[in-house]
Amino acid sequence: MLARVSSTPSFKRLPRAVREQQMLDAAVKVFSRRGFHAASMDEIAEDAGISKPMVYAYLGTKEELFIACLHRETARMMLAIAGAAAPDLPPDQRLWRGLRAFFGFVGAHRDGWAVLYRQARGSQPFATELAAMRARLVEVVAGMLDHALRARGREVAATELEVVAYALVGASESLADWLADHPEAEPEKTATRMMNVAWLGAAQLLDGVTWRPPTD
Amino acid sequence: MLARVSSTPSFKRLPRAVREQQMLDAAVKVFSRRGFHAASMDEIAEDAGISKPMVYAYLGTKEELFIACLHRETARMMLAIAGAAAPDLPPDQRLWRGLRAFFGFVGAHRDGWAVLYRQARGSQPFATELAAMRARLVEVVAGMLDHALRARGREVAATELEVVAYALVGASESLADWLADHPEAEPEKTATRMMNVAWLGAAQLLDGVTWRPPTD
DNA sequence: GCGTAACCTTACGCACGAGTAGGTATGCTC
DNA sequence: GAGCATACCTACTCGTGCGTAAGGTTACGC
Repeated sequence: MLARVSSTPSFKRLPRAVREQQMLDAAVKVFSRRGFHAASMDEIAEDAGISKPMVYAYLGTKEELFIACLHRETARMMLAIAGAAAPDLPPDQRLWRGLRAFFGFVGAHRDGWAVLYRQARGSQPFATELAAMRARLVEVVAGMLDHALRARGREVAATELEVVAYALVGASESLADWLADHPEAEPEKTATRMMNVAWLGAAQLLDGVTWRPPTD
Repeated sequence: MLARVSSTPSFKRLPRAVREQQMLDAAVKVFSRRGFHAASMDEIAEDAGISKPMVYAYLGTKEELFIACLHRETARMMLAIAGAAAPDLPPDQRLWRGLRAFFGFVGAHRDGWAVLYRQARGSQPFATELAAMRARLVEVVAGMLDHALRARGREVAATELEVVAYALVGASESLADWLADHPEAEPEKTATRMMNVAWLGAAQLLDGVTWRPPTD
């Protein structure tokens, strides 16, 4: 019935682990281009050079596939950052290294980052996934601030620190979006700019300088 | 054929303008709860107390409906902010008033904001809409910084300013997300925190203090 | 060489939800 | 109180794309 002429033995049989990576690569690419909803499993399969049922066999549902993408990418990113920011450096050095690694990663995976994370923010099932990873980041940053504070003999409520850390992380994510949209921009420069906004403010806070609302 | 018993004359006939607002209210609510894709026109119609064809007749396609929601909400927000930040105040006052208005608005429309904007970031057609409004905000902030700089006899490249402004706006949006997720948090306090991060950093920048990367 | 298991395919079922066709009631104007 | 416009309804069509059933094909052990 099928006219599969053996003139095309082009289909190599590959071990599962390899195929899974290919599929994830394709999935990230397609999800990025189209967004979660508009991406079709058929297109992902085709892009991976494989047929749809294989995707289901290996990575499961469309949702599960997306989560698998998220996990792989976040793991890679966390690794890149963690490897850069050694815990024994002074706070500004840690922040700088961490930011540089972060923006470097985003710069190197622009398309992957851009829509994958923007996408994940939107729909319920993924939002929680993403929130978890963001929480880890916030905790790290807050811990860093706390450490720096104690070294100066000062102390601040945990919530307060968390919010500041959240703002820093948020600003970084926004600049990451900006970076992903501006192919000509250099990651290193972006990291420097971020330091200019973040560190100058944070350093003041660490020294006890605060801004108080006027009693207008 | 239809057993519409006249025992329920409950359906008031209402003028178009009123119904449109009801529909938009319902749409914002449902889009927020479910996200753009998962939201069904049927549910929106039901929530608005009307039937589906009416929605199509008045507000058009699902996409057009969502954009209408976006427009209404952004217009409201811009109005709230513009009304608060008079252009003749000193920069920190303007920033403070603007931020307070912004977080006040988000606090009062938590569900509306949260998923509407998070959603809009994700999918192509809306991303541009949202980017346009964000651009307006960034421009305002950048203009503010520029104004403050000139007053001090200094000057900085436009791109540089834009990036700083972008970071500030981004941090604000993130804190807005945080606020939307924490029902107990007070908008005013959040605005103060944002000032502490943003203004202390920006003020330094305005004074020419900058952070430079180490030559590691 | 030959079975068996893993790899891989084509081709379909099926649900879900956007958008529409066509008809009914209600208020407003003269 | 006839007529017209506008508000409003029920009940469909139809595309799209997820997920699967059932069957080929290659590698590898013995």
